[in-house]
Amino acid sequence: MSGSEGEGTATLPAAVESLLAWYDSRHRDVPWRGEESPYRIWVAEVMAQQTRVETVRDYWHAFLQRFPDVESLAAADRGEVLKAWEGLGYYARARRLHDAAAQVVRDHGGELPRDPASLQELPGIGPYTAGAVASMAFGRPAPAVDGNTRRVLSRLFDLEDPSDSELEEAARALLEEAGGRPADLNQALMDLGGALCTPENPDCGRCPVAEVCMALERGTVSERPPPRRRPDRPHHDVGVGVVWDGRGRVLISRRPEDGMLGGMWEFPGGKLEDGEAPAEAVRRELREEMEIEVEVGDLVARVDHEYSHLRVTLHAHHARHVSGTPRARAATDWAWVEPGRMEEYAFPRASHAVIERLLE
DNA sequence: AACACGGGGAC
DNA sequence: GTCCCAGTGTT
Repeated sequence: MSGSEGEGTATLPAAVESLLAWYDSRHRDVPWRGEESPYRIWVAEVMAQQTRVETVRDYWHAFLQRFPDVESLAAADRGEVLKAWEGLGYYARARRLHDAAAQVVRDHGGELPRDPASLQELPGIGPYTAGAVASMAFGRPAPAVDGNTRRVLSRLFDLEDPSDSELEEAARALLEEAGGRPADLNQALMDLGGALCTPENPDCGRCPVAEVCMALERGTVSERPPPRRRPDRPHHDVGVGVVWDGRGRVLISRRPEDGMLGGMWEFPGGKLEDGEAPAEAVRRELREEMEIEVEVGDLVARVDHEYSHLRVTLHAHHARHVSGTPRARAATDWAWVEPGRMEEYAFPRASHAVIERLLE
């Protein structure tokens, strides 16, 4: 923490008290508030990584309907799990959750570990999720510093560019004053960041800790935390084939487990080379990646899609299968599928625009 | 410390 | 258009 620590420390009990009182007075909250099942809390927190709570809500209910306990998740096929995650993004989370469930069943008798350090050994559980689960499911006074809490603490203590350990230390200082309510304090900090202590135009007038906020006192609220610059996103043109087998079925392929959209299904294809037309790329890629010859036809759809670190324009073309049995080279699997049955497979968002056009 | 990793909502 | 969200894992 910064220089005037004495002042901040002296006001900690008051800050925690008004924070908890403010939290108690609120009605809106996360769907899994009051949830007692560690498994259900765990699933919610993994889904909520880099994802808005409102987006998580429906996925969470549906996922738990499909996989009601850690045993059913551990026993599921990877494809089923990805299907339940379809559209949520960051699909590595689903794979790690699935792997971690198997680990919990195998190594922990089906019970989640109760301490943050052990939780963090499970795939997909980092410092934040470990603290969130430990506090919410097991009542441990563990810090859970997410993006909201990071902003709140940066302002409350006027921290210029705090490291992870500085933030954790600040959170621990507050937790020490929270008595038996570590989970409520963690949630209060996150809720405050989401509701009032927002990145732009924070509503300090209604903030329960405005009187002890050091950034507000010093006029540095708008500078805390410092904005992080995003690198420019490169743009790629990608040609993909909607390859028909002559019997009303289309070829789809499954991406490698690791990396972008890992384990998801897609229409086979690849990036355009310099000066190459989309149709040409489709023919070349299907020859290189699937070892089949196709005759490329009309455009099905052109889809612009933005990812966090790149932008893609998908050129999807009809194609007729001419010869060769598909062989998965870059892919891990492939299948001929009737368009009406594609909903059984998990596709990334960009592919759905193509599928919809196909179903028209 | 920097980067890869989805998708969407708010402005 | 930009920002960033109840972050994690890899290099």
